[in-house]
Parts: sequence; structure tokens; C-alpha cells
Amino acid sequence: MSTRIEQLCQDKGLKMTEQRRIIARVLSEATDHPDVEQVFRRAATLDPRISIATVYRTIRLFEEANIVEKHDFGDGRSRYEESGGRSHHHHLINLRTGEVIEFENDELELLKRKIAAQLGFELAGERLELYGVPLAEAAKKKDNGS
Amino acid sequence: MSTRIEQLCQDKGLKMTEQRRIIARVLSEATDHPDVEQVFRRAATLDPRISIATVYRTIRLFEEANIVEKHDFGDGRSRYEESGGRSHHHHLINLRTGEVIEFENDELELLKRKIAAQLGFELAGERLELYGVPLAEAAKKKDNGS
DNA sequence: GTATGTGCAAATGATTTGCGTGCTT
DNA sequence: AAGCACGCAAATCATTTGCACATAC
Repeated sequence: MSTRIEQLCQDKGLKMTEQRRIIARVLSEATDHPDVEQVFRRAATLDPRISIATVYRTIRLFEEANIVEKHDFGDGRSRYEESGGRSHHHHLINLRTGEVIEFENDELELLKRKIAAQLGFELAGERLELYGVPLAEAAKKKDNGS
Repeated sequence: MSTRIEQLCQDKGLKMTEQRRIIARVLSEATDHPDVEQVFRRAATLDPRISIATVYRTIRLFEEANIVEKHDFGDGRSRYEESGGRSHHHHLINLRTGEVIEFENDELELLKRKIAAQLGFELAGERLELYGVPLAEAAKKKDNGS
């Protein structure tokens, strides 16, 4: 009983192998949004007897089990993060630096559902990223609400 | 001077070849969100002396010139549509059927900008798709606003 | 013990690119 | 005429998969 992910795996009756444990740990500890290659490298550091194929397979497994979320930030590869690691949020990508900023917004959550409902759907998933340029490289002292 | 796209190409000083004209036309006339393969097939119908490599090159060219927008609806390939063809809109994908429904929502537009501004950014781009399941296969008679 | 997972390397699928030739300006 | 564009086929890149072996339950 270490990672929340390990728990979920057992709950779902998945075999808990050493490599899955490692990958679960890497994903749990990540504060960024690593791609498969990065997960692989971090995992290989903890245990070299791991192959990138397994990382792909495991991440896909976790994804299908809703244990991790897949993101696409525009570069070629897919990025991942533990679902529910923090509360529901979205990402804003700084186009100058590539930095990924997380945000959450209740109004937005309501609005998305409302829009889906108006179209006759129940919201089952979404993809939402904002891309922005700094308002003024120096004018960022307004986080308090100005 | 036929398509708006052709205009833009000339304005940008791009050579206007027959294949570019064809591809421009296909994209202009599309009411769906074709992938490269589909654009290729439609273009090849109009003029068989066109290769998929050219379609890739041309679509990428158009994309970089902000003439078309790229979308990713979850299946492997990228989908395209003419920018500004209609007003600014987003997409809701019906998870049951794969159908793509376009919608626009002013409240959402304002909210996105507001969120970006609060984080210290000017909104420069975004990616937003909703995925939904029909509320009830039959309860879709509510398009009028109920 | 048996089903399932893993490593490796080859396969795949979308997209890109080098090269020699053709067409637009 | 000169440069950019095209077609073709080979190359890339991320991701998937077949197969023989290893491991969790």
C-alpha cells in the first residue's frame, strides 16, 4: 500500500508487478506532465529492468482504468498525469516558454456541462487547453486579484 | 479568384499551383472536418495527378498561414477545417457515433479570456472539445431552447 | 500451475523528407 | 530562366504488437 495507483490496480484485480509499481510511483510523484519517454527514463532509474514497451502498455492500461489522464500539448507526444491527483483542472500553456500552468474554474465547469446539456448531451469528457502570451513580461504582479 | 483560400495564398506570395488550388477548393467546400486522407481522396477525384505528400505539404502550409485549423478529435489522425469559414466555434464529439457537432458560446469566449487574463496572459490560442453521450437516445427534441 | 505480464525487435500508421523532374512567376 | 513545387519512395517518430520467456496469484 503505497501509491493510490497501486490501490486502484489491486481493486481492479490487476497483477501488481514490479514494473507497474515503479511506473505507478513515477506517475504519482510527477508534478509535471511527463511523456512516455520521460516516464521511462525515470522508471529506468529506479529499476533498469524495464522496457519502454512496458511503459507504453502500462500507461495505456492506467489510462483505460482512468488512473491517469492523457494530454496533448501540441508537441508530438502524449503527456500524462495522475487523475484526481489534485482537483479537476485545465492547462494554460505559455507560448513563450512552453511552461504549463494549471488552473481550475468552477464557472467553466458549470458552463461546459450547460453547453453539453443544451446540445442534448451529458458531458463525458473534454479536452481544454489555453495558449497564451504573457500580458507584459513584467506586469505579472497581479495574482492577488488586483 | 475563387476560394478565399486562393486569395490568401496570392496575398502571401505563394505559388498557386493546380494542386494547391484543388486542395484549397476541397477545404473550402468541406462542411465536415476531413483528415488528410479524405482531403486527398476528394482532391484526387477532381484531379488525379496529386499525391498525398502534396496534400500533407499543402495542408501544413495552409495551417502555418492560418488558413486552416488543425483539430484532434481523439482518433489517430488530424482533422482540418478552414479558419474563419464560419464564426468562431468549438466541437462536441458524440462518443456514441463519433459525430462532430459545432457550437459557439459567447459566455465561454469571455470566460476563456478572463481566465487567461487572471493568470497574467493574453489568450493566443486554445483547444477545446467536449465529448458527450446523448442524454437519452430519444430526448433530443430540445434544440429550440426548451 | 496457469494466466498474464515483460523484453526485444519487428510492425504499424501517420506524417515528413530527399531527390530528380515539372510548372509558376 | 530560376526557383519553388510535385511525385515517388524511403525515412522518421511515436506507438503497438508477436513471440518466447518470466512472474504474480
